[in-house]
Amino acid sequence: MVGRGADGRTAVVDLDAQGEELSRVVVDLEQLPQLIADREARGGPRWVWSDTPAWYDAVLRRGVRAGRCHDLRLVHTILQHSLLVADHGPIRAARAWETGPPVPAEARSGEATLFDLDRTAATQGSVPHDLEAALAELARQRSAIDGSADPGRLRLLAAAESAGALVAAELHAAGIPWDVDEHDRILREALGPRPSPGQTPARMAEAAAEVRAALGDPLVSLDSPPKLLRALHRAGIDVESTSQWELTAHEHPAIEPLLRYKKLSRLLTANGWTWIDEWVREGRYRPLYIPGGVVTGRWASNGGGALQIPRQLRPALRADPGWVLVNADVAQLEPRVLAAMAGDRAMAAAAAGTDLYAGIVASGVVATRQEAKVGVLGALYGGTTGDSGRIVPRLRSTFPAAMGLVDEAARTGERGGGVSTWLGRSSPEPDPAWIASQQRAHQADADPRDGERARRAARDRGRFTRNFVVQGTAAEWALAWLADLRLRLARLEAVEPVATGSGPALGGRAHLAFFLHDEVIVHAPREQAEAAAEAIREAAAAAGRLLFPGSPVDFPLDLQISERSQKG
DNA sequence: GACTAATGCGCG
DNA sequence: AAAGCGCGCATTAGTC
Repeated sequence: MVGRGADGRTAVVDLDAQGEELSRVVVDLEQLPQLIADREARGGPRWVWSDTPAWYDAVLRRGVRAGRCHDLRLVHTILQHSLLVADHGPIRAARAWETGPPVPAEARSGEATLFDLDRTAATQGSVPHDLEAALAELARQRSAIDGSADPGRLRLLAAAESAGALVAAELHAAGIPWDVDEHDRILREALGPRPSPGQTPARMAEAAAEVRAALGDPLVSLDSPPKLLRALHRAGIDVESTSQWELTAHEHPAIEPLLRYKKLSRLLTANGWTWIDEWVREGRYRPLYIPGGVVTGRWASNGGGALQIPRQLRPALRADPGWVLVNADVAQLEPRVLAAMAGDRAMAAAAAGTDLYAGIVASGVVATRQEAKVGVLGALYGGTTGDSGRIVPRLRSTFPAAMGLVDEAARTGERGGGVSTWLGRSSPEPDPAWIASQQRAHQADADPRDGERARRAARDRGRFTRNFVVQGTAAEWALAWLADLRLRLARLEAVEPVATGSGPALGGRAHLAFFLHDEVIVHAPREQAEAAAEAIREAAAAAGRLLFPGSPVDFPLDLQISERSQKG
């Protein structure tokens, strides 16, 4: 346990299995990295601390890594809602550990101040960092987990979530190796030369001129949806919105250049030259990763839209000289997770190859891969109309266990109930307005429109809980994958050349550089590329065994080794 | 000028 | 307005 002592110095306490204090040392904050390094060299404990970035960022900057941790803030959030916990009283009463909104990137990254815990503690959304508060919280969490319906699963979830926090801090420290020249080349090819500030790039201006000519409206703004919509109507194009999906359905000479303009405009505003100037420093893009930032347990991110890097820009992710990127993503993670959770033997059989959708076609239930995909997505998201509404019922008869699991999750959500992932992360309660709406609809004098509104709200929530159990369990699988992978990579030898941009703790050996729900990119010295690829594969297999021991479902990867990211 | 909401589109 | 889940971010429009 690491915490701030009453004297303001840093206390490091050894605890036994019951949480009793065995020994205590008190050091200045600046000595913590060395202390952690010494202990890690002798095997390393599980470091318990209030909040991983608050303690670990500065440790990483000194070139020291921690092997395992328990993040009190993240575990508190899980236990607060988990339906496996029998008595939420003590956890929920500890209001200081309720997490506020994530701290914006500007508040975290800019300042190089070491160990500025006061500033962190003063920031909204932070938790107590002092030792006594942390000891008390750890005791509450132990008791909540030990007394829960499934201590084993919650312990696994606490460990996986905490390992994710270490990975997130390390990803931020390492950054994504980013080739600014390649990014600029892609921009120039699409948009034309970089214009002076306030000017429109040439290709965009050309497209805009074509649109205005075709609409017979030389001044219309293409950047204001209401104005554009009125101009489209005046030109006889009958659309309800200016979204590309609706526009593509219409025939008019203005449509093609307008869609082209929108694409270019999006590229410029989201990931143009301004983005490069703001987010890339010394060959690295360093977004903030926020574990548990999504209710389902997926990560969120902050700073530059890290989880939405367009496929078009993937070639700008480029390894340092002498290094390579090992890019791996799981094929159809969510349906595989569903098959494993539900113990659906037919679906597991369909998943036996590398392409689950092809396996579904082979089972005979649908004719084409496209139908298999639409049907599976409809099953996961709750599609009821169109192709998906037609195909989902067929899947229901072929994969009864898998469909039964998501259908039951949907029914529970529609009733206002809660659902849980495989390891025990639970959905949030319905909000008071939702409950009030359901109650209003059940009153004797209810307006029929209230009834319809309430049914729609119930179905909406059903689709959310339906997806929650699968998306959330897939996120748990991914955490287990990351957790295992980072330890395997840490066991590789440190080598030359060092990737200097990746920081003192990571630059000497293969390290994670990017993570996106079901995909990882490892930045590796060329001679460790094969070892890193093997580590990624072994970690995926280990994650499957850890979550679903004995399950026939496997998790095959698409994996590539190259200097540039190949996605897309 | 500072704010929130709505729109639209990128990712899984 | 993707047919259906989860996000972040830039921009415009509307409000104070």
